[in-house]
Amino acid sequence: MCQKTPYYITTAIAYTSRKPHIGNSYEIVLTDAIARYKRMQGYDVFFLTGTDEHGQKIEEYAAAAGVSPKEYVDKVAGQIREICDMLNVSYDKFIRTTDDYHEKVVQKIFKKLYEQGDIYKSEYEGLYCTPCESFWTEAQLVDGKCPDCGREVKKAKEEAYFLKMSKYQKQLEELIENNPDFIFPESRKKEMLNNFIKPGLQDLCVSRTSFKWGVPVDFDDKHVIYVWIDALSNYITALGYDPDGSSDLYKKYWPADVHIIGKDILRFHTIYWPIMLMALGEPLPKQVFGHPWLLFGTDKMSKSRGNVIYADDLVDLLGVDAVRYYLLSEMPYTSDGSITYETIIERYNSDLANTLGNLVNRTIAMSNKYFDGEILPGDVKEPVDDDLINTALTTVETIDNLIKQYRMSDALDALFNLARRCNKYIDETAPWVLAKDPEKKGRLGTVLYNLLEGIRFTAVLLAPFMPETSKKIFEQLNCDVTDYESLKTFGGTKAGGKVGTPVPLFSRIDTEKMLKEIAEKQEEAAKKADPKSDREEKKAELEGIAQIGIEDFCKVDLRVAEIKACEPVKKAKKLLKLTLDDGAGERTVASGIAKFYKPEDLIGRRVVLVSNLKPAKLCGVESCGMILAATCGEEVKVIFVDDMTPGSKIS
RNA sequence: CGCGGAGUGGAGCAGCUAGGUAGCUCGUCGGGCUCAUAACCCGAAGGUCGUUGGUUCAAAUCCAGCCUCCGCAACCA
Repeated sequence: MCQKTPYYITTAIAYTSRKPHIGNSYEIVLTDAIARYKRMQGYDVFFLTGTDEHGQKIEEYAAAAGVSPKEYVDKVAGQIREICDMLNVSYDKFIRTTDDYHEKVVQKIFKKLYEQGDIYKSEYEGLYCTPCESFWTEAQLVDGKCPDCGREVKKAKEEAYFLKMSKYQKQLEELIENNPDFIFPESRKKEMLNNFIKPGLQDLCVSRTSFKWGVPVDFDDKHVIYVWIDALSNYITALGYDPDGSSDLYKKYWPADVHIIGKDILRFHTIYWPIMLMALGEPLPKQVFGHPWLLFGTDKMSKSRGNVIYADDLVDLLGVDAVRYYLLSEMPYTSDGSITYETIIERYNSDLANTLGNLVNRTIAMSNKYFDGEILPGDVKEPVDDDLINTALTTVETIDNLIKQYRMSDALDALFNLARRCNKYIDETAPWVLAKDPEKKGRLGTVLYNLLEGIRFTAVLLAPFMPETSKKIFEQLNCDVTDYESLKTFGGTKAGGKVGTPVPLFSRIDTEKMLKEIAEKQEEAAKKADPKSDREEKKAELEGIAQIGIEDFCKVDLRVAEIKACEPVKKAKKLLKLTLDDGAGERTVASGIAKFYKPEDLIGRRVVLVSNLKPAKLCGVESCGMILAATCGEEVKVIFVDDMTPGSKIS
């Protein structure tokens, strides 16, 4: 091989609104393992990761923290990068969307698309909904009204740029159907095709005037470029793409072999991104892999629940490789995975300490004990050896097949299966029995040789997943034959050398003790950090809200109303259809509280009604007004006023 | 009837495309071994494979209906 095959792999860029939790870190470890594996196989890998740093939310967070947006993102981007480094992520480049070169090329891309007519300025009348701060195209309107709020859309006083999607719809549909592997896994492909592409693509709003923290449109500086053109193009700007002539790096690595992303942004990577590239006339990525999420138990991780686990805390507790192992092995292929401290410790003990750690330890210990560390040649063979040798050789292939499909968890399972096979081999051959018979010295040497070689196979294959552990094993083996090519034959271990001294790779954890420690730490952390940061968040939220005058408030007519009847709305998961007595008569209101209340619990209760809200149609139900409820964390709680008379005005 | 996925011993999963002894990891119980981190190896208990019906000599596997859960979409006045 004179020239290595290029392989370009990327993660999504992380949003710099706050420090990422362990679920967010999963993606980068997954990608790192693939990148390392490909490198080991001899590919010329370029691995890109980075941060997405623009947008209104960051502008708001920064204002609340009393710093500039740039200062704010510098801090969070630093934290994100620290976590990457701590997790031993072998990225070749870390891009930030606030990088100078990125911003410049994004502007050029925007301009190019505008000049060739793929981006157009929208100035129609009646298509802007002021309360929602959103633009809509003709096709998106419902009965001529805002599809979001049902209110009249007004004559556009603000303008925005749109990307023409419909033009490329057919081309995209063909791409996806003719390249069955483009969207991975399969089920996601159907979601994209059926939910978005086939019903018809809407043009995409690609600029904003409502905030400033973004890449300015250079020929129209009222506008900043809205997230997608800015964020997605990182994959090409990082390599040196330029509409006026790209770098050699770009020519070498683009198109990407795979974009590894979360399932939540699949839509942007499989629809908007290919269309952008089609418009630019650039080749398309070969594959997009939408991975599932890591949940805490069965809940989504969230700060308000107090169930956030951060990568650095786990690393402090268990070490980098244990965290990497857990992320890669526990994560299922399509459905969401779950993380709990109990399962982490359980897997740590049974897989890392018992199966792998103990195997290495006992083998190295025996080598030292029986031969003073010397490695004898493996030339006194017996039939019992064959199965071990076979397992080692086939594991290489098995893992290769699995990683091609990004089945990291299955690949690790296959690898630990090899370690288990080695443990079994020790029992089958009983080296301590051989050791008692001086005539069996040659056989004992072979048994240990086979074990050392089996462990060497394990260590080579382990390197992409757990690089530090792999290195430690090689140190104990005192072996420098670490290349992937050496796994073609069983026998890479050199006889004549000496192994190192046995050092436990992972000490067993006392589960109860550690769980107790964790619980104590969490309590402490909850006491210290939460109230303060919670308040800060709320403060930021409140400060972001514009003040109104009393005259604005008086426009809202609030009344006490009694719920006379209540039933679920067909076809809607969240809606309940309420029949209300507002003192003057009955009316129907649809409310998105089906998840939290059963119809029978609501009948007879009195609630606060916004009586003069314009009617809107929701899932086929004419809703006249709305009832008030508070959002408490993930829950929604209706405000009940049972001791008040229906029809009473509230002010 | 919006689109799609899934329901398998206590837990987490494989098997289903090309029907024919139900497999793996963890956990439980019993045994073995002593090189090793109370680790390792062997064995056992435990499943009418969501439910009903159909095709077939034979169904976890194919077909139809139903129930439940999940994802996407819609919708959250």
